[in-house]
Amino acid sequence: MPIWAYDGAMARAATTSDAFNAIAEPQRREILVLLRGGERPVTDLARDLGMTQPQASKHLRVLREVGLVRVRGAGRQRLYGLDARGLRPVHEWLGGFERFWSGSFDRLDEYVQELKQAKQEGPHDGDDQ
Amino acid sequence: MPIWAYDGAMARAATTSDAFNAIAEPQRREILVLLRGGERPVTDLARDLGMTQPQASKHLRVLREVGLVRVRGAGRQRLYGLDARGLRPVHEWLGGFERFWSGSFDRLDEYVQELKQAKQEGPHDGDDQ
DNA sequence: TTGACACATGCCGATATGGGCATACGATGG
DNA sequence: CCATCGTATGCCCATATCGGCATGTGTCAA
Repeated sequence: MPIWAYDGAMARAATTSDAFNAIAEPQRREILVLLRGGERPVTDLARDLGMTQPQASKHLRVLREVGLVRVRGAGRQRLYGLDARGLRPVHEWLGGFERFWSGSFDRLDEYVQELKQAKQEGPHDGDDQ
Repeated sequence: MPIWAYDGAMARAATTSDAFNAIAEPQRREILVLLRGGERPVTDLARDLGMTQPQASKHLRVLREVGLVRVRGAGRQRLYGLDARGLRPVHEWLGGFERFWSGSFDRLDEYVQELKQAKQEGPHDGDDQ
């Protein structure tokens, strides 16, 4: 069966599919944080994060595939550097929820009601709870 | 062998472990977005997102376990509401990278160098590339 | 050229995911 | 009390993940 014709059970979205998935991994996040301090070779990162070199390489591969990291060959080393541009959309998506956590949670519903009223929009349904 | 004594190969972090993992799922993100418009019952969400009811329930379960969503029984319906507080830490973590995407990427390294110089920090290694 | 060093990759194993489907559960209405 | 609606769960499957380990690849030094 050709894989491309198969639309049945798919497991989980690939971790390399997007930044959201890439940063879901704690170790990968730590790598990104470290990289904020400048380019570093694989072994360096592995040591600092207490993981094996292959592990570091694999995580870096993922980060590279989603474009959060770039590589630069420096002699026999491979310097990994941060490319945070891919994090921006994620940050912005989360920003869309900012007003929902800045207000008191208990009054969230009221707030939503206010919004609805103010914008006079409620296109998709007629439910009036 | 007792499972609890096993520290060998562990697959991936549970999707219910934290908000980072919870929002890694596109459908789950869509649910959160919808919920921004106010409380909604499961079936409603499922219909709007074009997924089956069990699926919606499962995703909502995950979101509930990480505290991004709360439930309220309303008659024989279960109204799901957004609780975005858990998104705040994520947003803040990403905020730590803001300055890395606002500047020109090509000058990122220089920028990092400036930072290093300015803060006079470079404690962990002696590599001087 | 050979050896050493820095990484990348391949393979195996255990896990948990997400989808489909059937069904159990809980509350309401008749 | 029973039928029904609205949800939650359980089970099966295929997948891909992440960890460990061994090994392949590329670069520099002697």
